[in-house]
Parts: sequence; structure tokens; C-alpha cells
Amino acid sequence: MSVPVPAPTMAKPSFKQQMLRAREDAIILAVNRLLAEKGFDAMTVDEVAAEVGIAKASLYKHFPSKEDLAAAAMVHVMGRAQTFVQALPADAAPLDQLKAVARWMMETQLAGQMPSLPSQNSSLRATLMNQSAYMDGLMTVSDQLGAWIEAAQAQGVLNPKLPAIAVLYTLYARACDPVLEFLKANGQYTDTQIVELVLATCFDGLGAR
Amino acid sequence: MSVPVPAPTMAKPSFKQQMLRAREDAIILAVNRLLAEKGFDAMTVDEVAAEVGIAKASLYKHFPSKEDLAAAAMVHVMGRAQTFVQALPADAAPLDQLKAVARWMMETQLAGQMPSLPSQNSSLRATLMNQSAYMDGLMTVSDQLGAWIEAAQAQGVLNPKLPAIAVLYTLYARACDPVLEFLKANGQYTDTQIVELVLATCFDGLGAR
DNA sequence: GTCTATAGACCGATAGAC
DNA sequence: GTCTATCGGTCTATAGAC
Repeated sequence: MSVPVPAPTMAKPSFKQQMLRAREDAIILAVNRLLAEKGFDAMTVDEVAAEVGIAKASLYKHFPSKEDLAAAAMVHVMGRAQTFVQALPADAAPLDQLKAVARWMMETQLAGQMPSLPSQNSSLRATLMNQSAYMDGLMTVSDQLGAWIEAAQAQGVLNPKLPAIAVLYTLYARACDPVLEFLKANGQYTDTQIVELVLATCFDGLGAR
Repeated sequence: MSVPVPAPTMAKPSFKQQMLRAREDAIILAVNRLLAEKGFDAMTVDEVAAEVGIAKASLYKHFPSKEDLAAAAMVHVMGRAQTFVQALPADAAPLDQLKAVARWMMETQLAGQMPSLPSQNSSLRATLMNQSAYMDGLMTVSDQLGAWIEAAQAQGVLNPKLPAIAVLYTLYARACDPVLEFLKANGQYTDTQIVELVLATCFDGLGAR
């Protein structure tokens, strides 16, 4: 005689698993914030634990090293970036799509939610490059941006003389543009004004039109 | 009976003083290089001593702390910047002066001679702000750049809608623009091409003209 | 009663200071 | 060349859920 048995592979997440997942999210959020605020080197693992409100040892149950903590935060923002890019209206002009992405990066940075890592740190680089979720997201986003860049250049609204790769890097660099923080510290502009100001200098340049 | 005595205040530097001065220059050069290569946090004092070829204790005879080492390097580049700005032909167009300064900053960065400090580090900030040589140089350069910015805007060759402070910050940001290192790592452009590329995007923008 | 997660002490290495 | 502080990472005793 057979009795119904829940299929193990389809079991809905247990309460415990949900808790673990929720805590992992909290950890990533805290790391994201601290990474944006003080950078990788200045961020200590003890700080992260304190911010989340758990013991340091518990952190290491989730992430095997500080590098993996940072990598998880990068995966998280990359996911958000991918979501943002995919949610853009497909029928908008390519140039507007690029501006929207640049705007999103700057807003994220001003909101203190853009983790920024030292690009020289090699162990960190290695950890990140092993995160396929990050690399996949980066490739997907870059491909989409690349397509928009070429389309905008074909339309003649983006300078066709600029190599697409240079345009791409210039857009990515908005995620860590120090001008934003300088203008914010200066105090006489709102976040919105700062974003529009830097967006204008990025696409229209400093020179008169 | 009186004998000739060298006046202490006018005495030419003794040999020992010259040696000290020379070594101090060597230290600053090494710090400058290491600071440009790996940043403040990753640079260790032992490395500096090893690079100069002196004992760590000797370093502390010259500079009381790691922060002061970094500050000395910043004073040094600020002096070089001041020299460069003052050596520009006084009769050139203001816009060209600004471009020349931006170009110099980018060339200096690409040459690995632009020390770059974490702007969040408060003890470092405090040490730097106490260095009047640095603050004076920064003020002098900023005043000169500000004058050129306003002149260029009055001539209508620089976008008059942009606040001068935003233009100034945008120029300063070229000293640590990550696009340079990205393009360099990319490998398909010479340093000169990279500088001209980024200079063009900075002044002309990404959009078509 | 068993099992797991936690808190917090602890260790080793490294780097700044003198 | 030594001292000390800090930080990444580990270990163990305990509390609490089931």
C-alpha cells in the first residue's frame, strides 16, 4: 500500500530555510551599504556582523571569506542593474536608454548603494570573476549597452568617431564618479540637480554647443 | 681680535643637509610611485623603506607617520601642478589652458605618477588640510582654473549654463578617471590616443556634435 | 535528548609606531 | 628589531528549538 509522500526535490522551503535566506539578504544589504560608504579595505567583518546584528561566526556560515561577502554584494547590484535594464521600455530611443542607465548608476551611487571595490586587489578580482552570476550579468548588460551604443551611433546622435568600448567604459565610470560626491559635499545642489548636471556634462561635454 | 665667522642664517646648506634633502626627495618619489600604483591602504611603510633602500626607522626620522608620507607626496604633485599651470603661455585661449591642464593630469596618471588617496579617510584628510603648502597650491591652482573657466564661458566656448564649480570638479576628476586604466588594460590604444579620446569625451561629450 | 546556531573568546599574521 | 593594535578567520561552550 502506498501513501502520498512529498517529493523531496519539490519541497517548499522550510521555515528555517526562509530564515536563512532572509538573513542572507540582510547581510548583503549591510555589506552593500558599508562597501559604498567606506570601501573594501576599510570595511571590517566585525562591522558587518554588528550591522546585521549577528555573530561573526554566523557570517562565515553563509560566506567563506570577506572577498565572498564583497562578491555577493557585487552580484546583488549587478542583478539590480540587469533588472533595471530589462525593465526599460523596448521602444525608446537608444540614446535615451543609455542616459537612463547612466542616471540609474549615479542615483544608486548618491543613495549610498553602489559598492565600489579597489580594482587593483587581485584576490578580490579572482573571487569576482569566479562568480558566474556576476560575470553573466556583466556580459548581458554590456551586450545590451553595446547594442544601444551602436544603434545611437548609426542614428548619428552619438559621436560615431568614439570607439564603442570607450563609450561603454565612460558610462560604467559614472558608477564611481567622484564629481558626484564633491558636488554633494559642496552642498548647494540637490541630488537630482547633481545627477542632471553630471549627465549633461557626460553627454554634451563641457564645451558650448 | 676677530675672525671671519659664517653667518648662521645665510650659511649654505651643509653636506649633511644636502644628503638629508636628497634622501627626502627619494622618499617622496617612491611614495608617489607606490601611492599611484596601489593606493594608500595597500601601500606599506616597509615597502617604501625597501623601495628607497633605507631602514624603516630612518623613514620615521623624516616623516612622523604614514599619513605624513602620503601628504608629502600630495604636496609634491601639487607643486608640480602649480609649476605646470604657471608655465603655460599667458596669452593662450582660456579653453586651451583648461584642456592643457586636463591633459597633464591624465598623462600624469597614465605615467603612474598621480598619487590617489581615499577621500573618505578622515585622518588622512586632516593631515592634508594641515599642510599649508598643499592647501595654498590647491587654492592657487583652483583660482587660476576658475578664472579660465569664467573667461571661457564669457567667450561662449564653454557651456555657460554649467556652474564653474562643477566644471572645476570635472577637470580635477580627470586625475583619477578609471576610464584611462580600463582603456589601457584593453590594450588597443596608445597612451596618447587614450588621453585624446578621454579629453574629447570630456569637452565634447558622448553625443554627436 | 539531540542537534544546530550563536556569542564571544581566541589565534596568527601583519603593519604601524618608536 | 621590538611592541602593540587590529583584523581576518576559527573554536568551543551554551542556549534554545524540535
